Amino acid sequence: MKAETTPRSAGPGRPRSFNREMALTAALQLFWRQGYEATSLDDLTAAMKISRSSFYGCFGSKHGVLVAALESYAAEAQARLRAVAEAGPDAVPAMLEAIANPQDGAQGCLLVNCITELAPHDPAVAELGRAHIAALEDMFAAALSPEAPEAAQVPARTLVSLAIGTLTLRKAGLPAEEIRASLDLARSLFPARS
Amino acid sequence: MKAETTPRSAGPGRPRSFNREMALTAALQLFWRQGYEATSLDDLTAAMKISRSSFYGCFGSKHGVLVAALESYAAEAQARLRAVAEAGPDAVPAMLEAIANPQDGAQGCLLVNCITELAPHDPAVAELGRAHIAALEDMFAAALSPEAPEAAQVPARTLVSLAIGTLTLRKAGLPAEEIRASLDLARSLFPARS
DNA sequence: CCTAATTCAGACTGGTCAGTCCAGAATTAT
DNA sequence: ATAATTCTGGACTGACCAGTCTGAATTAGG
Repeated sequence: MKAETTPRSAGPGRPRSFNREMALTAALQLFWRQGYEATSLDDLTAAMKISRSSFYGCFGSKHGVLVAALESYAAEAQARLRAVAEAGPDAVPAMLEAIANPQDGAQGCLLVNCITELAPHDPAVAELGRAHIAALEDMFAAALSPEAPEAAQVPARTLVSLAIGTLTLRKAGLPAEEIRASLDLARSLFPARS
Repeated sequence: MKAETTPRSAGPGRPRSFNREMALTAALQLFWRQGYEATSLDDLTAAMKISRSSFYGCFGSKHGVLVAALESYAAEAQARLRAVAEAGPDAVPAMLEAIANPQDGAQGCLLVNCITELAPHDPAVAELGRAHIAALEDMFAAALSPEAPEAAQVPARTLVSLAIGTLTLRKAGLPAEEIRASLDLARSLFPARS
C-alpha cells in the first residue's frame, strides 16, 4: 500500500491547479486525432497544459490516461446516441446517421480507432471496445423492436457492423455523397418499426 | 540525378543476396500483426533478415516499405477474392465470408488497419485504401448484377461497409458465432442473383 | 509560525527511434 | 589482374521516447 494515483480526497496539501476533466478531454482529442502510438507524452502534457509530474500523479501512465479517455468517450457517445434514439420516431436511420456520418470530420470513432490499433495486444482496450459495441447493439435492438429487444439482437449487430464499416470508408476519404447513398440503402433494409 | 533506389537493372556489381519478395512479405506480416507505428526498423530488419543498409538500399524508408507492402497485399487480396467470386454460383455470400471471416485470425485486413491508423495524415495510404475499396466494390457489383454492374454500385458499397465493420467486431474479440449470425442475416438481405 | 501533506516545474535517465555512413566483400567488365 | 560497380554488416548520429526524481510552491492543522 503506497501512494494512491487517484485524488487523495480532501486534506492538507497543495490543491490541484488544473481541472481533471478538461485535461482528460484534451488528451482524448489528441488520441482521437493522432492515435495512441503516434501521440507522445510531450504532445499530451502540452495539450493538457500540465507538467509530467501532474500527469503521472493524476493518471499514472500513458496507458492509464488512454483508458480514462476511452471510458469518458464511451459514456458520452452512448449518451449522445441515446438522445438521438429518443428524439424522434425514426430512431434507426437517425442513429445510423449519428454514428456513421458524424460532424467530427474524418477522424472516425475513437473507440474503433483504438480497437483497430491496439485491441489484439491490449486486453483493457479490447474489453472497453466490446462493452461499447454491446451498448450500441442494445440501443439498436431497442429501436428496432421496443417490445422484445432481445429478439432484434442479430439485426442490431448487423447495423453496428455497417455503421462501423462506413466510418472506415469516410476515413479513407470517400466522397460524402457516395457514403450517403450506401447508408440510405442500408436504412431502407431495416424498417424502424417492426 | 543520383542513386536509384530500385534495383539498378543489370550490370556490374555485387548481386543482391536476398529475395525482395520474401523480405517484403516478412515486412507485410509484421505491419499486419503490429501496425505501422508500433513496428520499429529493428523489428523489420530482424524479420526480413537483412541489414539496415540493404533495407534502405532496396526500399528507401520505413514508409516506402509500407507502401510496397500495401500494394502487394491489395493485389493478392483482390486476386484471392476474385477467385472466390468465380468459384461458385453463390458469389456474394462466399465473398462476404472471405473478407469478414478470414482464416488469418483476428488481425483484420492490413489495408483497413492502415487506413484507420494512418489515412488522415498519410495521403499515399489513403489513396491505396480508396483504390482497394473501389476494387472490392466493383467485384461485389459484378457478383450482384453481372449484366449491369454499374447499377449495383450502391448495394456493393453497402456490402463492403458491412464486411469491413464485421472485421472490427472480430478484432474486438466478439465470439465467432455472434459474428456469424450477423453475417448470415446480411447475406439474406442481398440475394446473389438479381 | 511550524510541520505534514500534496502538487508542480522541469531536469534527468536509460533506452529506443529512423536514418546515415563507411569500410570491406562480392561480382562483372575490361 | 584491375577497375568499376553494387551490396552488406554494423557502428554511429542526434532526436525523441516513457517514466522518475528533486526541490520548490502551496495548502491545512496545530
